[in-house]
Amino acid sequence: MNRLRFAPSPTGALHIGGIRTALYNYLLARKNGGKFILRIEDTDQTRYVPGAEEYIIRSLNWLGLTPDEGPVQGGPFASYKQSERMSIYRDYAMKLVEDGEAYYAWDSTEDLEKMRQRLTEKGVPTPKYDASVRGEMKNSLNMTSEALVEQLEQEVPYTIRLKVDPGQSIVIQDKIRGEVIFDSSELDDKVLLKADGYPTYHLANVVDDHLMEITDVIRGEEWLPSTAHHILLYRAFGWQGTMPTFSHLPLILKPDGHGKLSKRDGQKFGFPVFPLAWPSSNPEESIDGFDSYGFEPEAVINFLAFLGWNPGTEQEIFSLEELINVFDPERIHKGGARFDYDKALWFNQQYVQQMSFADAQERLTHYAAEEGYNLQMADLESVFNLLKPRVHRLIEVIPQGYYFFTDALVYDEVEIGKKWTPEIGPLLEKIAEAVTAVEPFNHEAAGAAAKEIIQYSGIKMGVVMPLLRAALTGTTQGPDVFAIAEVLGKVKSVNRIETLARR
RNA sequence: GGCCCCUUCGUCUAUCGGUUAGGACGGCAGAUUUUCAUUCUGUUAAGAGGGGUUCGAUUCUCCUAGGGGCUGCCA
Repeated sequence: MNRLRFAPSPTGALHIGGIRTALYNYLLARKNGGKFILRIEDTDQTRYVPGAEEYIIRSLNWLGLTPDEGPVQGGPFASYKQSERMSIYRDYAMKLVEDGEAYYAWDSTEDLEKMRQRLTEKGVPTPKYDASVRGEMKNSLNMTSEALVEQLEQEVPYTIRLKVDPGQSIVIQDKIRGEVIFDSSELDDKVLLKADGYPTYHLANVVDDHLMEITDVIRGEEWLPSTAHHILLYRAFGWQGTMPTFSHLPLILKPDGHGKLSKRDGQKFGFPVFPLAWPSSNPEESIDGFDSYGFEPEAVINFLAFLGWNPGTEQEIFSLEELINVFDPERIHKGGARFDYDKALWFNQQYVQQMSFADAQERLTHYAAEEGYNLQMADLESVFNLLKPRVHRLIEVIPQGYYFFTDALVYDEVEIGKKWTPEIGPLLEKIAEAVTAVEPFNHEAAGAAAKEIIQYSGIKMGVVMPLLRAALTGTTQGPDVFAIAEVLGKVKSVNRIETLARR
């Protein structure tokens, strides 16, 4: 049975790149009857953002990617928060030191700065803390055991660094990219344990993946370079026999193709990059999400699944269940994919068209209330059915059909002015009169009655119809005029026609 | 700069040596619609460049170019 984890850092809202990573992990776990695990990698005190962990959990739930094990569900390998596993990492780091695979270091930020500068001046292409310089630094490798004991007794905070032996080649078998080879001479002696006692990503991630019996690591491409370090760690611990497989996902790029999509791009390009909105007391810091834009979670999933992957058939609409069946990690693309908001809208439209009123009712009610509209004024189901084919997002139904929820029409004066002539007023009166006589009142009958009057008047259909529409809705575009009239009801329709006629 | 990854229509992608290089989004045109939207039909548009390998390369390989990632006591 395979075990996959999604391991975000609670440093803020999770953007869709992270969501896609979670999705692929989820899909592969479900496909093979395995487990999907959420692990919170909160090892950076300085970047911790309150509420971020809860946000991640809510986002996954909204999308239907509920973990089998995690901070909420618990599980056999709890805790699933790295900040609650501190002693574990320390113990493993110490084990590495004892085995000679790692060492203590007391270099200050300034020391490191100076070292890098010195190497740069010497023309070293990649200045780094490695075998070539560690002999000159303040670390336990350069101390007698007596000096080390003495240093340790002073309790000066230290880091623990991985001792990377140069000259070995490290082969990564990536499921997406094939063999990727690094030379350990290019690698630095990575910090494993920070001076504040927290582990770095590299240590915590490898230790937890091992302890939690993770079988497959699916993560973003930004991790590919450091995978070499991770493999060295597996070797140092003697865990190479149970090392997980690695799959490094292509990145999601900005719409203009320059760089990976970042959190601020939503603001910049005018579309959501987060699953859920992140409200803030300061409106300028509030950010929108696919939810607040009115997207269906199923559509977001579907869209994201296709960013860098496809089933090889021409079917594009897949439920989460269907994706589980058809998902094949071997079909993941290698190149980065640009975020295309139009395509996202199209996916969402497909889902909206499939919605029943029962699916939509609660949210429509909510949207209408937010706009301050009176839901008693119209039959919401009729409004939904009338407007559904015209929208990409459910949230558009309310503003598009605003005239069903208020009598305060906003007239499109420009268009009305263009068509208006003195004969129009009396004609509208006549139409109102004819429509009043229609019984039962429905769009066919009302339409027939009105059209008869118009034809008899000799005024062009193309002039009267837009004005009739304006009378009912204020606007000159929208669904069939008489279909609107039917939903509005006879009394209100007649009233509105007379109102415009007598202006 | 160094290391690594990537490269098919504007965008997402199919093709696993032989195809009129297919689909979707977008765009354009037409039909439907009294309007707008929807829907339908049609259409537009691609293998970065150059060497190899091969009877034959989009497909394998090399070089170049371009893009991206990493290069922190961040993840």
